[in-house]
Amino acid sequence: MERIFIGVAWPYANGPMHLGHLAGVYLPADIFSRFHRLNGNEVLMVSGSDMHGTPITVTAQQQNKTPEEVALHYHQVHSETLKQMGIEFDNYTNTHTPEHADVVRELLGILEQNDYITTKTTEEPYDPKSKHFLPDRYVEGTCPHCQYESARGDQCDDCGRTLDAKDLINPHPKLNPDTELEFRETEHLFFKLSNFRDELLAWVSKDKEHWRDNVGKFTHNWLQDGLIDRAITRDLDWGIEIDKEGYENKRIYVWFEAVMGYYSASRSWAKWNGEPDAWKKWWEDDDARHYYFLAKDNIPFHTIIWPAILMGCNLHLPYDVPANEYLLLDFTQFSKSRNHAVWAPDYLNTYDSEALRYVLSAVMPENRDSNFSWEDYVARINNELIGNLGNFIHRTISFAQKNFPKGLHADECSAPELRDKVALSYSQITTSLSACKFKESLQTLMELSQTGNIAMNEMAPWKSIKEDKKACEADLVTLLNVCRALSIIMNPFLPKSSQKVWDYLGLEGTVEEAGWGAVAQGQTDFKLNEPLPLFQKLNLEEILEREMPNEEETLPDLKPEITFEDFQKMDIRIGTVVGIENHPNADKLYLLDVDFGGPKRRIVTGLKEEYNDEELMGKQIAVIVNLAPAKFRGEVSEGMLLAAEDEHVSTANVSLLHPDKEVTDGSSVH
RNA sequence: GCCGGGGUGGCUUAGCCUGGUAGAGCGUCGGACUCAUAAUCCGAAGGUCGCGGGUUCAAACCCCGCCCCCGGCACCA
Repeated sequence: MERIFIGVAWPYANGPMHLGHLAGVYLPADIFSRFHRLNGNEVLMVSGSDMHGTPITVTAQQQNKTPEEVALHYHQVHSETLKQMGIEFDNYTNTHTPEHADVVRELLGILEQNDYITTKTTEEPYDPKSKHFLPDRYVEGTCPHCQYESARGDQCDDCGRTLDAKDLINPHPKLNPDTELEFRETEHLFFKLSNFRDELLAWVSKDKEHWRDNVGKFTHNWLQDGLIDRAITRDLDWGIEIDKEGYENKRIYVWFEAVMGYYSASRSWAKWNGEPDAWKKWWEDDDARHYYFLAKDNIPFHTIIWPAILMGCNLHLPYDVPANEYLLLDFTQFSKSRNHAVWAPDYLNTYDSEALRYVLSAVMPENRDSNFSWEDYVARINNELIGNLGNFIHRTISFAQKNFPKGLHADECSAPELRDKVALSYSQITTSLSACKFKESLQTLMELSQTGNIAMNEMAPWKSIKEDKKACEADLVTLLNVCRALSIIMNPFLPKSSQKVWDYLGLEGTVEEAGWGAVAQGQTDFKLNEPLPLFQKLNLEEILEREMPNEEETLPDLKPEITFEDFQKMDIRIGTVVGIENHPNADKLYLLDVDFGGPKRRIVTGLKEEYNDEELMGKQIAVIVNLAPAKFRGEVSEGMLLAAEDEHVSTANVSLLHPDKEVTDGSSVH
């Protein structure tokens, strides 16, 4: 028996999950945990909703709610999605619980004791009007190096130097430019991440052959670049409070606190189950193996930051971090702002969770980005899940049940080669599932089912039933044993269907009770129940009609209404492009000279990927000419040209506004 | 420009670390069967493995150079 801890990345409670989250993170974790549980190993699988952080406060403001309301709402949504998908945790909690907060403060205390925490007092920009400390990038002022007037607090766009907001001459809040900016002293806690560099390097370099390539490379690169100590507190209201004098108005930074959820969730699981020490079996037993399931954007948090914290607290380090790449939707990334997504709650309102589990397992982005499309979804359900697997099970059980309603018996297996195939598939899948190779496991499963179909065609029980009923019965028992094996093997992928098959086969109890090892045992007797088809055929046209129109009731991201006076402030003119240069210091930027009927303006613009010189030269375009000049990597832009951006396509999506008929240069637009 | 990933039959892809006749599924074409959700099974056509060079008896795989695509960053206000 092994002890397996499974930590699953915490979904952010700021919007529903989409299919990419399920395919890349939650489904593989669930398959893995079901496999190990079935195999008799002791599994603890935890996750929860990540409730803190600035984006949630922004959403709350927009919706006129409190951050807590927003976070709790999406926590509910996530919980429901996971439940409907059949993804089972020992503890699915969230980071806004007293238990989590206590554990975070406890770990912080340990790190402090071990001298991994420092304080640093700095003078930070403070906006007296909004009564908030400001992030550096929300501060503007004059660059001390090049005198550029609109340098940001973190970096000067003109000379490219990184800055501190304090260096700026005449700094002011970007959002309240008329307000005088103050610098107030504020103290923050820092985690000495840099202390762990050598230890981390040693750790990731030793016995990590089982890690996926991309995970190892990513991590090594990060470590090569060096680690900096990072602030773990911020001046904010929403988040975990710090038990320390002077920190009443500060909260713990999410990046530091959310990963601790793996540990706190383990402890609260034990507590809520009435066995307060049960978590220790996973966290204090050296032989326990810790797996973390997540997507590639989360790698550094789980291979560097979290391990550093764990080292600092003397806790168990990860054994494997099988991070996935991204699942794309029609070859483009899922995007919340563009509403380019299939949202899990929407999907589950209309379609079957098991069908989705199958398809997402088949296209899981294990080694590279992979693609989801409705066409592929329908094809895989109809051809593979139903045509191959569902059909084999259904034709076998229904034929046997109809012809032998009182039961079947055979003393020995009528086709040893088929029994051997079962054994081989079983051992292959055991190996590949242990190694987190889920796609491969599913393929082997489907091969076995196909082998069943082939065998049944050769045995042709519909013939032998008329000629040699005894032989027919023996063949059917052999085939039913393949179904029985499939029922067990498919359990991690399709738990609900797995149990249905088990029941149709008239077997006792549950698949979970029988266990993974039960595949090896054949049965000589079956008393079947009348089966129903396991999955429903889908119609592509219907689905496309429902899923593709994607029409919005209202314009998405509609900005607040403005008055006509507001509009009149803009001076938009038509001009002709008379000169084009490449920006000397930026790949994507052009320097355009635009003629407005005599006067010329220099415009810096990022059209390089959309238009070449020839297409632009001589073209009439619309330009806002009274926009305050701005510098882009050292070049002044005296206006902004107007262009449409098509957010529904991935490439070549910018289109210049161009007058329908030729007009005199300098004509105004209203 | 920098960092990472990728480019394999019409489509989706496995293989690449650990060189040795390029596999699968879908689609297409022909056939068989009829227990099964017009399901299944057999057979066929279809690939200069992005381009060029190198190492090797042998390269999809290792090395060098280049091209293209995706993502992140610099940043496109």
